[in-house]
Amino acid sequence: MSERDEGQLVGTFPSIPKQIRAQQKRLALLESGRSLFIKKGYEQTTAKDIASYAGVATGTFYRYFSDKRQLLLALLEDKMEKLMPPVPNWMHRNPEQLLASLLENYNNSLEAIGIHRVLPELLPKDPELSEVMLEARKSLHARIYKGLQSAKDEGLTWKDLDLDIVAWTIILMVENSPEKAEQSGSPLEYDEMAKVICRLVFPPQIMEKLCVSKAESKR
Amino acid sequence: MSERDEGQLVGTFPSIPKQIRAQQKRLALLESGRSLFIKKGYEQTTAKDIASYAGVATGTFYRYFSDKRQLLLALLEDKMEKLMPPVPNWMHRNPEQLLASLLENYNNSLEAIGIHRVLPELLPKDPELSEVMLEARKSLHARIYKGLQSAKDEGLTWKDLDLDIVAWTIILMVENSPEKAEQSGSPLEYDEMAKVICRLVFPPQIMEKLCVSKAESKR
Amino acid sequence: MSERDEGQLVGTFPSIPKQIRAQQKRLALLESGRSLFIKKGYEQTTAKDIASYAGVATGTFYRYFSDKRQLLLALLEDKMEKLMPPVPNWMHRNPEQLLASLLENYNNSLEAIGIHRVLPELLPKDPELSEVMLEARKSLHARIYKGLQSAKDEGLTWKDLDLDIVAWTIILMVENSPEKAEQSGSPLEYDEMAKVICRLVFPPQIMEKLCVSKAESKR
Amino acid sequence: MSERDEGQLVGTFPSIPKQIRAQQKRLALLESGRSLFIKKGYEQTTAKDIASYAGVATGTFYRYFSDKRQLLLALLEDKMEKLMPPVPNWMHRNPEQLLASLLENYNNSLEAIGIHRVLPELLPKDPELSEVMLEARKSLHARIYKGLQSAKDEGLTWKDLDLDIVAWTIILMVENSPEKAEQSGSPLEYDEMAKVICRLVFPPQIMEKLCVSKAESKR
DNA sequence: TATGAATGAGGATTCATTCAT
DNA sequence: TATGAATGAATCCTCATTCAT
Repeated sequence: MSERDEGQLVGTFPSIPKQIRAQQKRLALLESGRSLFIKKGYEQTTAKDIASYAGVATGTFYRYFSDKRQLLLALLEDKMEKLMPPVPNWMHRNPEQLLASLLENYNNSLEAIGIHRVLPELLPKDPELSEVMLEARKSLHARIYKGLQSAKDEGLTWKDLDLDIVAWTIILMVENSPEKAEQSGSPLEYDEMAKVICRLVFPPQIMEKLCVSKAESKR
Repeated sequence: MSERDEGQLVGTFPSIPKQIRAQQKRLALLESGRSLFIKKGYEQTTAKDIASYAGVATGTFYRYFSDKRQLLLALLEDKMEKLMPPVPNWMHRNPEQLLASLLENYNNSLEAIGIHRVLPELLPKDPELSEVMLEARKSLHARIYKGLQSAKDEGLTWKDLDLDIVAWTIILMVENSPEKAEQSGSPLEYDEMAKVICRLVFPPQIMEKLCVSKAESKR
Repeated sequence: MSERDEGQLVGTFPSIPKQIRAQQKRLALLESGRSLFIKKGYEQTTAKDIASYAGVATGTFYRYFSDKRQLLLALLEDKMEKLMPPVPNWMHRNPEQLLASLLENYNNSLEAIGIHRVLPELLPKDPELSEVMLEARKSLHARIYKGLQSAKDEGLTWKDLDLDIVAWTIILMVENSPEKAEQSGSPLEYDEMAKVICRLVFPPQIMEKLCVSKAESKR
Repeated sequence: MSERDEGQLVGTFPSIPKQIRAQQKRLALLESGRSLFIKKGYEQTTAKDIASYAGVATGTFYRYFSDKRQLLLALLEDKMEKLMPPVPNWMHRNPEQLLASLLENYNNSLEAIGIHRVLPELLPKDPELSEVMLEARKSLHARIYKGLQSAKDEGLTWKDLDLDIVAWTIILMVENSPEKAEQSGSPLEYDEMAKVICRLVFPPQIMEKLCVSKAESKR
């Protein structure tokens, strides 16, 4: 143990500041947990697995997290906020393009995190976690709902638009698109999805206008 | 339980024949497994749990199933076929009504089974199961696709209808509707969902025609 | 069940007398136990195995035997007596021939029984059984000892013959000869073994005399 | 236990280094297994038993051994080599003395190990183990055979000596002597056994010569 | 603070034995 | 008397968590 530092004389940093090293270890564990959860599922991943994949000892795991579950919650918290897309402004520009990029962005972040895959395994038995996720989803729903609401107020949408169901449909498509991509093998057709969503929201003639005007404004 | 015996009046059999009793026990275990899987998740449910919830001893479980996983597979096989809805014939009658009833039926069966909730927990670690489910989903997709295809061929749909994505969206809505109902607390709005789907598929003027003609034909 | 007897009219034996059938069942179980014990070892053999190999139901086993162990004891008792060879009379005839045939006989009975193979597994944990076996062995030892004793009294043996050790050596050879045969692959060389034993007991000149006189008496 | 530390005076290490402690634990488990196997038989001994008799928790057992069987194999490997006696050189000195001491040595090691008692229980169901033991026995046989062969080549033995059977008889005597001692209650008469064996191998006049010359050479 | 050996509760599974039919 | 399904205690083994170093 001591030899490791022998070469360090004057002028070298005696060590990376403790807090930072600890932080790195914590991150390593988080990342290790994330990737093992995704690879093997939550239950199949043991604390020991996570520790050794992160290159630390079992006991060290418990210095940073009280528990496997807590690591998962930390992962969620860490990443959740990044998953909140902005309220779309449907008048802003060509809505299909807008949606396509929103979809792509959201999907990328989601994929970057990936923990959504283990959630179904846990929700039934962990009401707190369930609550957390439900909140997140509600908040996402609210965001989309709000965007749709203003579009509807502007008279842009189908008159009888059921905001709730459409918002929910959009969320479904977004959340499940990674899986779809996997199964179909083809890269995601974000614009196809966007087209579908637009059709749900805007009558054809409005779509045309929106596109035209946006196209014009681009000039 | 008691209704089951209603038909038995005078001269009832002193005992239910062995095979039937065994079959009942098997079914009790299946049902017990199903309900515990849904309630507590697959991993959290032990063979002992399933047995005692079914009112039998641990060892009895192993007379009927080689293990927990096999019980799950039996559940799937037992029920899978019931989940295949007929290819919808869009010209048959008012498509919204058609869809609403299809949705309701499918949803009822799905709910009656309920195992779809434990699948996400298992798929990552059980490739065989994964395969089974993927096949089921593909077959469902194909069925819907086919229905849409004929509608498109008839010129009933949007000209640029992306059959694949729309079929997939419909599946998503169907599969997730139970969850939605739970979260919103309100009973499922099948007709709202049907309306949304119809909007994805049929241009408004066609919808009108379809509805009118069907309404007329009803007279 | 009932059809089985339908063909029986007047004059046929209504059934084999009950006691005899029961006895047959008992024997079937004994034989089944014996052969499974030999094949798979005592611990590895379950009561159920024994019953089904004997073609009866599990419960039936317990009508005839209180227990796996008791079946084994029954096997031992049943067969033990058959294992007691007569006290050899060394003056009777050519001792090598005498021994060779004794060895062969004993070995054949032992092999026919075969349970000696499971005993080592049980002796440590079953003092009663241990006792039984020890007695049997002592009795065998006594028998051989007695034969040697009279030979020694007649002045036929080495003067300093250690009866105990020689008797014991003989038992060892007898008991282990089946295994030896198995391993060497060759059929047992009973006469070689007999020759060795004779050398242990008789000085060469006596051997010669014995053989000569026996050979003469044969004329 | 305490003698082991005798050399440590002032400044003893506050703790035995990890590897050594682990090794000790492993040895404790081995010893515990050995003694329980002997006392209760292999099947009757559970991993839990072994662990608690060794003063550790159940789980610890599984850190050091993958299961009971592996512990047994380790015992065998650990000790097997110690059981290989040197090829006896019959001309070296008084053969009776030579044999007696060989017997005593071998017997002591065998006794110190003691696992030979559980083997019969396992051999039928564990072909690999069976193989290992068969090899060991063959090697022992070969060793004795070789010694006898050279003696025969020197013309020291009976002309018609059947090397195979005699070697086998010697092995039997050696392997079973502990049991004999137990049953007779008396300490082992190694010299009596040695005398018996010598009688199997050497004609009386040769024995005399050998003894005389050795006695002389001692002067 | 880091380590990883040790712990032991708890899940999966088997099987001797009972008992309703 | 025969059956074989049912029982549940007892085994094997894993893994979350602790703790001495």
